[in-house]
Amino acid sequence: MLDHRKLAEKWQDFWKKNKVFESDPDKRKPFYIQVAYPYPSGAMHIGHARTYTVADAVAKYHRLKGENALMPMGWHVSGTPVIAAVEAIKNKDKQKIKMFTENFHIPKKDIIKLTTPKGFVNYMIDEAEYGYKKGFQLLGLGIDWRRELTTIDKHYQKFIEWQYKILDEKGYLKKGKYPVRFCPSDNHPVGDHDLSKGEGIGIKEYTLLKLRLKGEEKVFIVAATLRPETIYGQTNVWVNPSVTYAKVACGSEIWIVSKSCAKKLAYQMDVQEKGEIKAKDLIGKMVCVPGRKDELPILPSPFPDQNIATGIVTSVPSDAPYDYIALKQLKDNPKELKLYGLSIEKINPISIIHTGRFGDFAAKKACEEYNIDSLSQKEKLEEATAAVYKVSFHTGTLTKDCGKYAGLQVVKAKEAMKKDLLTKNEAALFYELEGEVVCRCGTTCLVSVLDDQWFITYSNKEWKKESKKTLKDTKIIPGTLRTQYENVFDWLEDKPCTRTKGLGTSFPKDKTKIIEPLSDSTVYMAYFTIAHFIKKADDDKLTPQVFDYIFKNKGNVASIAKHLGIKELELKRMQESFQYWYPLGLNASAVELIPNHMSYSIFHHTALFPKEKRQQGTLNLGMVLLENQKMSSSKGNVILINDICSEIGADLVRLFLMISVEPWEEMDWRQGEIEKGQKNVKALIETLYDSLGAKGSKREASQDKWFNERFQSRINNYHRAMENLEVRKALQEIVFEFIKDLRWYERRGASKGVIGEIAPEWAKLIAPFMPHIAEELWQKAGNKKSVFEEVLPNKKSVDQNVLDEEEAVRTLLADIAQIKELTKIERPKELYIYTIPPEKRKYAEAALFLEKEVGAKVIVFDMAQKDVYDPQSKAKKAKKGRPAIFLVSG
RNA sequence: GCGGGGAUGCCGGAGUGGUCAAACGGGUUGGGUUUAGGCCCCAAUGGCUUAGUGCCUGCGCAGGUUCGAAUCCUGUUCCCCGCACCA
Repeated sequence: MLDHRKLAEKWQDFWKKNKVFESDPDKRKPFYIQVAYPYPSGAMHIGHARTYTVADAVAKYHRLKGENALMPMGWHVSGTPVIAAVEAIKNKDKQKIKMFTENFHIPKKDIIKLTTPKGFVNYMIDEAEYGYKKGFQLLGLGIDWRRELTTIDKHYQKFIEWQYKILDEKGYLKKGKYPVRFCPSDNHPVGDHDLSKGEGIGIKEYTLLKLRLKGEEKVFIVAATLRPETIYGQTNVWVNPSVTYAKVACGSEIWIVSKSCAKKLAYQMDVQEKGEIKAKDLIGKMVCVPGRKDELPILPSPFPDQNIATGIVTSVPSDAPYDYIALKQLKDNPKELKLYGLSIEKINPISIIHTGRFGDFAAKKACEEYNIDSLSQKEKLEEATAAVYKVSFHTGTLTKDCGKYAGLQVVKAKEAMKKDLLTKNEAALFYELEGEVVCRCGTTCLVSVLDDQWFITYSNKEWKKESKKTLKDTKIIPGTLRTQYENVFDWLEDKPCTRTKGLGTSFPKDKTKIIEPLSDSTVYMAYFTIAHFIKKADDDKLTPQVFDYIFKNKGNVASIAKHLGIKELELKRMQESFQYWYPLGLNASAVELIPNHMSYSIFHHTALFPKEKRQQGTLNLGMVLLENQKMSSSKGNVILINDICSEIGADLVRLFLMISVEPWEEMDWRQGEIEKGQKNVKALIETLYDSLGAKGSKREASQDKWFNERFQSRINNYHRAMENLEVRKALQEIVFEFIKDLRWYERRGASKGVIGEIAPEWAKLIAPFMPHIAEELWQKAGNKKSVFEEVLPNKKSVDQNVLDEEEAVRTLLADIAQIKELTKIERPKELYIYTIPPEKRKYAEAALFLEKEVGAKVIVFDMAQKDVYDPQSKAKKAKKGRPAIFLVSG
């Protein structure tokens, strides 16, 4: 038995010594594949492994097709996770330390090495037994390690700075406001990992309508709405009579909002609290409404919640169920009306939106449908509100009473009206969390608006248009995902690209900020083409001119080389290297990265490089489930690469990661099935391995011809599948299908020599997937060079007749079995076969085999013969490819 | 809510207008081999029918297009992924 583990080590050493996977420009066609470099903060499991293994197999396949394949690897350490982990370890966070020692198998004595960011990063990359680098090596990935880098290497950072300089020159960077979740106690934005409660809770945007109090120049009642498109339907304003509101100064204006709103507002704009005012003092007063001539009264209702938005609601009884019911309830309450001296019988809903299902007075209709007649039916009111919103947002159009917006669809009117109100300074934006969010420090979070946030303007029309062109020329694998890419490209807006903390490159236009992690990993593939050369240069001297020369062929080589202090030849070599390897052949990453990393890559390549130097394809990989469950290292349901490799060997791990579903599909790793699958594959390999010595002794029986032809047809199918990266299909051909062929061949009487001839060819085919076994078979067959310096057997036409003849024997056998079953003849004594004349030869040839299989004496006639023994007149049933059969019981 | 993908036998999954629905893997049942077990090999695995045949049913649900639909269209239910600063 072959020891798969020893095999792996042996050949990995061989490859390293012989630099098999170090790729330099030469005469061959280049194939450059890049997999998104990993964030090395934990142990590597089969889910991570899949992405890299598939990419590796694709690279190796191209190499074996005679191309020059390149797969470099680096480490993405930008962002906050390293810092957070280091902090936690320094603070002796027991849970975190336990995670590192138990789940990631880091020896306790090494924990001390994880207490600085640099130490953490270095340890995780180079020392961690269960880390990615070790995992890549265990799996036998063909990585060109000379090009290794991390995203905090000085040289790399210079490249990022160059990239941002170009983006800036193109006008693709802009500064602006941006709402973020914020912890007031830490005085810092919070991400999901900073929270103890409220992960994934988003930010809602309210439009604040500034309604000037009649008789006052600068005092505004500030009502909040999620539906700015309904302003033409306003009939009044609601305040909660039991509440005391706050007065805040906003510039020269005084705004009236709830007290809790005043506090939140301070994080979003420049305001100061300036006293308070009782709701009772507002009720009955009139406000002036932007865009309208008439004035509206302030009315009391118990429903406005002072903890939501401004605590003041603008009333649109035509389209808001709450407002409709509140108005109805107030009308039916003469006591309350008398108390404030109000007369409101003239106030009625104004039709402003034609909705589909709910007609022109959606709130009324909805309240009837949901049986609502009181503000106390809160749940139903929420339901009705949601239903009305859904219907009117998608199907509604504004009525003729909506001024210049009349006839517009709600979808469009909403944004237009909001924008107009904001430009006229009649409204402001206010952000509120969708639910409760609590920071790890225990403080309740709120929304803050940053005003020095930098953005990459993916909304830029020209850039978007050009990027869409690039996308059109990019091969998307699988093709079904193209629509998703197209939608993402349409939907991409300006993306905040700076952060206040974390590892990474400083943002050139504001050195106090760090470039956000996803934004420093967009075109690094280009950098890899020169990474090993540029390491030799002094990082201080890596000015933008250097990169302009390498990537854009700008400037004077001699003077740039002199400035850099390297030979002109070396600098030229970098440029040639980029020219040779680019465009990027395939960018590979997980499917869920399509909305960011994969799309950004296309945008940035478009911004930086000319059409012919962008990227040719994307490979989008599906996720891995374990026994139909999401893997989670903290919950312990993971399979770590080290464990599974030492259990079944790297080659089998690789095989099972690729043979069960296509790369882009979701994969379910089932330990039970894998254990069972192993034995067949191992047996196949043993058979091939054993036959190697018998190589050379040829035999030409019909089954031998069949086996050879069959193998060739497997090769053809394999190539056909691999052309579309249907890795699973290709593997099924040369593994499971091939096993089946081999079984039949053995049943039929196999020649070891024939198998021995095929084995080295098979080794080449399997090499991309099971490289160690392949190399073992290949070199055991007497070859001295690596199998990866070979070229795969080609497609060739197969002799269909040979295949058909064997198929006929198979069918015959099945027919006999069926007849045996039906006639209950368990042990037939004689088997007569009547063929049509031209087919007698092939059945006669198989007679010995049939005798062995059926256990009866076999007599083959051709039906036209004179001396046919045919007591039951079966012979006349003989057809082409289907001889007649007569069984005689024993 | 928005965008993308999906629903096929006991299970995982092939199959994208007809010629074969269920390849391939697994499970179950029966048989062979074996001292026995395992490995291995063979067969069966929706229903009826038959000396190796033929038919019916069937691809989430309901309609439609077509001579013909798992496949195309419409509606519907359910499931999965992503939704932005998070790597």
